[in-house]
Amino acid sequence: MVAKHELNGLPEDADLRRADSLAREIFSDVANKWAFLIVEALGERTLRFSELRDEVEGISHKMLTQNLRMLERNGLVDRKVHPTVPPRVEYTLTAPGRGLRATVDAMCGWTHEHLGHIEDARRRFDV
Amino acid sequence: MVAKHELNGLPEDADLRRADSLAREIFSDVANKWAFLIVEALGERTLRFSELRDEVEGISHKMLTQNLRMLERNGLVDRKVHPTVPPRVEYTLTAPGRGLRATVDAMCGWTHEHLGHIEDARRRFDV
DNA sequence: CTGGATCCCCCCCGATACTG
DNA sequence: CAGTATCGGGGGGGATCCAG
Repeated sequence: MVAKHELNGLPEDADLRRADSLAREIFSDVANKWAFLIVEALGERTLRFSELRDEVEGISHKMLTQNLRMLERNGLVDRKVHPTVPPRVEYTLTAPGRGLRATVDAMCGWTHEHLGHIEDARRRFDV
Repeated sequence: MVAKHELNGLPEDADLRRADSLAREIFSDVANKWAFLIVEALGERTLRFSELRDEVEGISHKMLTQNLRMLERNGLVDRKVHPTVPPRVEYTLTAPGRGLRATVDAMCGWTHEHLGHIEDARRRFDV
């Protein structure tokens, strides 16, 4: 690596800020409804494109491909193309993807755990 | 309604589907970047509106109020208004809100843990 | 079957201005 | 300081068609 000590200011600061902005960027990518539902649907399984579309209720063709590309780009899903006809493409979570899945699972658990509380709070709020 | 002879027409099914759609709805509400960042910023602390806006980098006035309303409506943050002049409004996570925070924390941890892997995957993907 | 591309509409979100 | 209202641009996201 190139020495960064020649720059003015503390080098660690720049690194930290860069890492943080990257983290923020990843967060923006991944913290969206469809990505979560896809990761959740994949779970431990390997699924084809069409299976995934059936599994994730209400997702459109476009959103599915878009999010799958995003997840693939970030190394969270593995995309395997079988050169057959008709084509067969299978998606699987990578190790980091399964890590993400754990946190999504936790959030799903949290949701179901607090369904009642939230429903009550809403009724109280919605005069 | 039509009788469904060969289908599983058990009454619990309707309840389950209702709970699921509610869960899905909550998920859609909460699984967004700004909500996460707000929850993360609050943590164990109580913050005023303006403090929160400073804390959550890049958030606009509008998005902050909007998401705070949403979180309040779902009973995840407590909104306390001090009738002084100028007004002082403080936001705090409720118990369920802190539960959510735990999962968001986990996700932050996951993000930082895999920064390197993701960065590499991206470089490989972005020809 | 998978995936890209195009059209198009709606709504998200930022900027600004105004109340209490 | 906190919150609401309004307007306008950009992009999210659906429907559809075409290619491999």
